[in-house]
Amino acid sequence: MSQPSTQMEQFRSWLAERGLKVTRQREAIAEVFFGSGGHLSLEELLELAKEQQPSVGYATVYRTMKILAESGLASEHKFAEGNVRYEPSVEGEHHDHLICVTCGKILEYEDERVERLQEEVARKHGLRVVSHRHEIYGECVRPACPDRPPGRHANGD
Amino acid sequence: MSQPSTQMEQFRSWLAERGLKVTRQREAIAEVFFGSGGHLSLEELLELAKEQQPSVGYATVYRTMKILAESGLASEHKFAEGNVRYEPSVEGEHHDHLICVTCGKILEYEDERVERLQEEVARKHGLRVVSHRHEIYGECVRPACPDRPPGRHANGD
DNA sequence: GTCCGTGCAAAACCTTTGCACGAGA
DNA sequence: TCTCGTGCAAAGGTTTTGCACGGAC
Repeated sequence: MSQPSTQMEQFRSWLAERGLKVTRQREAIAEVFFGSGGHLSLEELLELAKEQQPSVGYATVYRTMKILAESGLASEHKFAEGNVRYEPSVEGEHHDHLICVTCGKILEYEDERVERLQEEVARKHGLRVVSHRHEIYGECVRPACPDRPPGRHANGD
Repeated sequence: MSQPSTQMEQFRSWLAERGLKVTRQREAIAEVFFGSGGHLSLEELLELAKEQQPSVGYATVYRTMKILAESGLASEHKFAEGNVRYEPSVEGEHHDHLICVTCGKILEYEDERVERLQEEVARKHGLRVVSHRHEIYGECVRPACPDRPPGRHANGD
């Protein structure tokens, strides 16, 4: 129940239920997506997918990720840098992000107290919470997340 | 000491200190910016600035807002919708946002408890907080923020 | 007078879409 | 077979920049 293949099966089922087709491209893209740590941009997904299916094009990655998002198996997230990133999502689960400004690494966390506080804040302002976005940007202070240069671009500016 | 003109004076000083010029355009843009409630897009700022200085162009608004951001008098904020919005910022002050998904209105709030919690979360993960972004999206449940359709586009899709 | 600033328009960047061919069911 | 999916390339939308003229100091 915790194997990555389960997500693939869910994806295939979801496609089948809607009369959509399971293609090599969709499988390649979904596989690299579920197999990765998440938080990948379309470009990164394209690169990875190409390793399995060199013929994959950007548009297909784009459309497949939209489908995955629609199916609930992926969630889109627009970080401060700008472009959209995707991460696998599990029904009912939620997390926010902690981004290391030193190495660019994205961590996840979940804190119910923050969730509760924002409910309260929203109520105070006459709103009912629909969704939220909470990102903490920080600097690594431990060797656990060392001085690795940002891995977003392979070019050393 | 709490008049909007103070911000204008700060802006003029900041320009002068760096050998930059105080132009009609920069003044017009800064005035409408400080005079507004904030959270304006470049396009909105352009429209407002044009009322004072019809000759103002988009590029100048763009560049002036970059300058204001650099000076610390404005802060850029990229909400989920995509484009960048600017809001006046006061040194040392901080707030987060509450966005009404019904009418598009953007409210501000400040909650020290949330700030403290995120410090704690970051520490737990070995990071020192540099900045953060917290946006709560919600639906109006009070007449205070009524059923006005989104004012982002004047076209009614 | 000098240099910075401006406006226009084009470039850059990412996302989204149209179209004709190819593949899955 | 028949429809859906794909890849290419072009369109869209926003941000960013180059250039020649005009204005601030």
